[in-house]
Amino acid sequence: MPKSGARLKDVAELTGFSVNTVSLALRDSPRIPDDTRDRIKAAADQLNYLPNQVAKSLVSRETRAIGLILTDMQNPILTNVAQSVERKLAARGYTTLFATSNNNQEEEVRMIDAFRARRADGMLIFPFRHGDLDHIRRLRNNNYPVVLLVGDLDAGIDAVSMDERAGASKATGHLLATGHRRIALIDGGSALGNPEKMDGYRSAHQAAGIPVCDELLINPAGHSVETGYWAMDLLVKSRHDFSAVFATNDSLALGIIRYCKKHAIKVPEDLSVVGFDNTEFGAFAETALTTVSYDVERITSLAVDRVLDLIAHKTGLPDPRIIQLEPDLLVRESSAKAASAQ
Amino acid sequence: MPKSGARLKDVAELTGFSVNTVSLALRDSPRIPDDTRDRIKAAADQLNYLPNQVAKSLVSRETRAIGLILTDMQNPILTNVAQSVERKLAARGYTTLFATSNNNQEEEVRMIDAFRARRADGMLIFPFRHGDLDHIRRLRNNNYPVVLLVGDLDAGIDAVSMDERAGASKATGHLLATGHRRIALIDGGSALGNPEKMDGYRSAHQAAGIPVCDELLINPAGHSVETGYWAMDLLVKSRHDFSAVFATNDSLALGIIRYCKKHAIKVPEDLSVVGFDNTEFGAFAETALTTVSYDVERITSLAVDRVLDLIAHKTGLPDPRIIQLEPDLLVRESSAKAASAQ
DNA sequence: CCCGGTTGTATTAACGTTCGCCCTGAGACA
DNA sequence: TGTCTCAGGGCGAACGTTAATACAACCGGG
Repeated sequence: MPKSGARLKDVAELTGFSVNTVSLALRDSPRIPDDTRDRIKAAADQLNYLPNQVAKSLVSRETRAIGLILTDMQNPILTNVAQSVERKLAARGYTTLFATSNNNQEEEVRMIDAFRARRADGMLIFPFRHGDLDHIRRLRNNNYPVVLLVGDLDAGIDAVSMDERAGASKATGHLLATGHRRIALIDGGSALGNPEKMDGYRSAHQAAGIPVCDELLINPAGHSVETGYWAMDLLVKSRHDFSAVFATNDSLALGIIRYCKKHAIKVPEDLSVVGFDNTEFGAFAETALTTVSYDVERITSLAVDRVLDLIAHKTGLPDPRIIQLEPDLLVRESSAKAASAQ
Repeated sequence: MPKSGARLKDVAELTGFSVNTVSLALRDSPRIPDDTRDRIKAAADQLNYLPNQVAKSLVSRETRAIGLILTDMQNPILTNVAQSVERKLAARGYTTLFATSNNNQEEEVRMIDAFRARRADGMLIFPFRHGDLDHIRRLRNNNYPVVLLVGDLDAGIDAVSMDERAGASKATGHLLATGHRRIALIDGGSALGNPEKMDGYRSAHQAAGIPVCDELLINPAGHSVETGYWAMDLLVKSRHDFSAVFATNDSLALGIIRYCKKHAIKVPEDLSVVGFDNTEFGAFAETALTTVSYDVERITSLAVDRVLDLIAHKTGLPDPRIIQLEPDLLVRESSAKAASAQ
């Protein structure tokens, strides 16, 4: 801490009151007469006094800080969530501590411990592996307020999220309904233990009575636009037939469209492309992206409310509540009827 | 703080040693014999002890936390910077406190105070108004380590940034050199007191001996893709002639291209578009964007080094150092020779 | 056998706040 | 005059840690 600035003690010495009186005055205690309060406040201003939140936290045993753990900040939807969370927390007087696990389980654990050491009052987490939550459950069992931002219905941990399974199912269903029969899936999640979107993809096929072809399941080497581009390259070079691609986020989908442009594949005439998350870059892409909505405002609003609510429960956490929001399919320009169905 | 977990005292009681011995042992003091140390560490593990960083900060007078203030998290280049800063700081044992000013001077001041109250050891700031830095200079004069992420050569504050003026000049110069004579500028910065890019635009014109037409200067209502779209709408409806547009960030440029697509303006045949920042979304856009580079890695690396360096100066800050990196122009598909010059 | 130096551990005070309780003086009231 | 009440304010402890110092036991050397 740089030259720590003025302390209560300094204000006390300047005004001649005791530290205690100064503290009370600055917090507008009714026990302090108006003119005393005004004199003290004037002195505090003069010294540019700012209460030391560290000392305050030590005695009050709360930091008014919430940890937010993201898997990655390249994904615009995550940064939108981060911004929204930060603003909502700031409005309630909380600071956001923020870390990225960089899609790495060990980092995630390390970050959680770092926040715990800093005594963050609670945490909001995008877990890296949705199915591997023991470390987080342990937190909760220790009475630590945690809210996940992906839903695992039986993890026993509070969560607020979009229903990714339903969203993927809707997206796939849309393609099937428009006559596509061989739909590639570009999904980095399932290999990492996050099967929700692939589940939705499969269930839509099943509901339509159409088999899934495993050779159309591609695992990109990441979640970025560029990895989408190269995943498409892989897919095309595998020489399997397909008329549509469902990518599990908008960035991947945009990379796919870029690939198509470079290789003279027309979207949507030759190939339909569907993304996920409804980012601005997809909505205003040259070929506007068909995608699945992500309700940033509602998610963050519910999640922030929930974690603050958990914090307010001084004596033991209530039973976990899992909220899954139903996403909408947004049909735009990147998908169309299959040629064979026209 | 949720049920605060085990304290030094608890470990002490469990092992029979004093609090002080436990503290020493856990920090591997040479004064503690090996078997004592091991017994104490085992007990600490058993209790799931984690040192209370709040108490530690109070006595050590350092928090090992750095505040990062962004203007806005929708801009991918800022989130890239944020991620990079966070990772570099984490590697050095620092936590990132993070806030967005949401392009609002009052918020910026509020956030700075919040970080100051939390005794962040230093701050990295993207100031909202590059020319209005009194509140930040005051910090520095108070011996607070601050590094700006935009460069103001004579603010008297440390800074690391791209040379935006030079970048804008290169971009404009490229358009002029390829025969464009009426180049629109879509720039939200100059109206807010950040004139660097417009300065570069003007100086390139001057160097080429070509006058700037004020009717081609458009102020978009933000920095997003959508605001780029609507700024273009405004520009087109103004019915002035132009053959190129320089937008001050990639998002705006992408919005412009979307507009063109929808209104049958061919890019680059009918219109050249140049962006700024070199985001992935521009690089892999359907029409790959000509843009100006932003060296995230170098900027964050220099900025983090610098702020840590300032923190290490216990006795007074050294003279400010301003580093401006020279950006490169990346010519891609969205710009081409002016039709009249072909 | 005493002295000085190790070695291992304990005691105490700080860091800047807040909280609970106590003290003092003045006026009200019997 | 003595007692009570209340307003205004002070004192000391606590939060969990670290740093400085103190102490106690042991050891070897003269």
